[in-house]
Amino acid sequence: MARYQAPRGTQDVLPDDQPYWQWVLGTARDVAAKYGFWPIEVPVFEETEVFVRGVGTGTDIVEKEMYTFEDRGGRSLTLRPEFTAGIVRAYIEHGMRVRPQPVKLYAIGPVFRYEAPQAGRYRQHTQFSCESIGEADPLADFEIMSVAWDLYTALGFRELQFQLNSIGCPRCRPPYIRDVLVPYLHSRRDELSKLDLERLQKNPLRVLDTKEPESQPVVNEAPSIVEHLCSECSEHFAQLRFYLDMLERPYELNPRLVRGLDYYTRTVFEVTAQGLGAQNAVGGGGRYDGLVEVLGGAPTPGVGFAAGIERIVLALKAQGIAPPSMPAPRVFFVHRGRLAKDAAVALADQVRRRGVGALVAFGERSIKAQMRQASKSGAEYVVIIGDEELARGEVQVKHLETGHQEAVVQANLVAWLHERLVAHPSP
RNA sequence: GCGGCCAUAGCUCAAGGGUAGAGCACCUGGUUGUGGCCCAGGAGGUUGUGGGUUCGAGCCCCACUGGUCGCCCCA
Repeated sequence: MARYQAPRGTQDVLPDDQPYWQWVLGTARDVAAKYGFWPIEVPVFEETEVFVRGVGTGTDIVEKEMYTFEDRGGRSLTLRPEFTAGIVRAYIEHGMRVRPQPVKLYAIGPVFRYEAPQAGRYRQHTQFSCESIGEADPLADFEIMSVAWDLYTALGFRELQFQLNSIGCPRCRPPYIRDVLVPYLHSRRDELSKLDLERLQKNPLRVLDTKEPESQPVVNEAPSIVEHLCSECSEHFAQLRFYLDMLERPYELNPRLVRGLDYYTRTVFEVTAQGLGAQNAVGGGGRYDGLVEVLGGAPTPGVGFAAGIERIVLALKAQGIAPPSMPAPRVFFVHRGRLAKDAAVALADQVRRRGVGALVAFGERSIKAQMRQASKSGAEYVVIIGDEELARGEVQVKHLETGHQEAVVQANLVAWLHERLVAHPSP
């Protein structure tokens, strides 16, 4: 056992997993670009206040999951537990309201939450976060959901499910909770679990997404917030669903979907995939019309979503979806003798300059050993150079798959390989 | 933070309280300069860490660390 191991809840993404990662990240970038989202980099840590105010004091994230520390200058800093608050901070700080609205940004990188690790749940995980700031049109909500949809479908997911709900705005949500939900839950409190009774006191809305078996009947029959939205929220929700229906994006209305971050208004949605156990959400998001103002900017609407890369990779594996293979050197140089090795090094350099990956065997091992290495490297062609070839100014080139081998004049080697591997590659 | 299960070679796993093994993977060979298959050999472990019981612990007990499943919450 190694003396040191990766800290609890963190992991190394090893070379074997990189085809999955590169594929998922590349697809995410491609999809975002297709919708006009631009990349942004924001700090891995922010002033603690950004998250406390942005994410919300009542949330689990702020209450017990943040990596907060004091730097040597006495500042309280926090490793980002999510992207949205930091991106909105950057939007405000750099006066992006003067740009054409909405400002559409995406970021990819690690986020940190101090949680009990489980499969698909890490203390450091990687998010793809997509934000559309400055537009209230439900079309912006639809666009965000489309990015999510396109990403997951491009990756070939089956059994994808979108859960959709609207949780209203500061005008209609509080009256619903106070006058409708709480009285209802109180009237059936005997049927609620102990845990849900606590939630009823602390955050009644959260009772709706309980997993407690005994509470299910009560929650299933609870009055839906969608029935109590104000006219603006109701119209917004209807328009979003119109777009979803028009373009046949499958979704399921889930009046019990609420989310754990305070900043959400109106639209909330989650994407779930099979094969992940309890952590079945591969992405989620919603509208956050109050967030910019909370962080000190002018009242500005916004909507976004985040996807967890680790969970996507787990779901891909669970569904048996294989990533495309990654590019590897396609030519392997085998040599015998000091002069031949030098010639191989020089030839490989020329091959690479023409854009073809090439490897040269290290050391002075036997031809057999070098051939074995060539085979394992995944290269398509082996170039063999020895005294005889050197004397004739040639090399032997062997195609590993067919076993066919022929002599090629050294001076023509680069063009010969380029012709077969780049210009007219055979499938 | 709470509860269950688990921890032996790089990986997957064996080893009735009595000297730690196999398969795969890795390296090297199998006559002069040719891969995959096959054969042979080699390297690789303070049995997660620290205590305890015992003549003797990979095995029994305790604690810690980490993983895993569920709760909580989310990506």
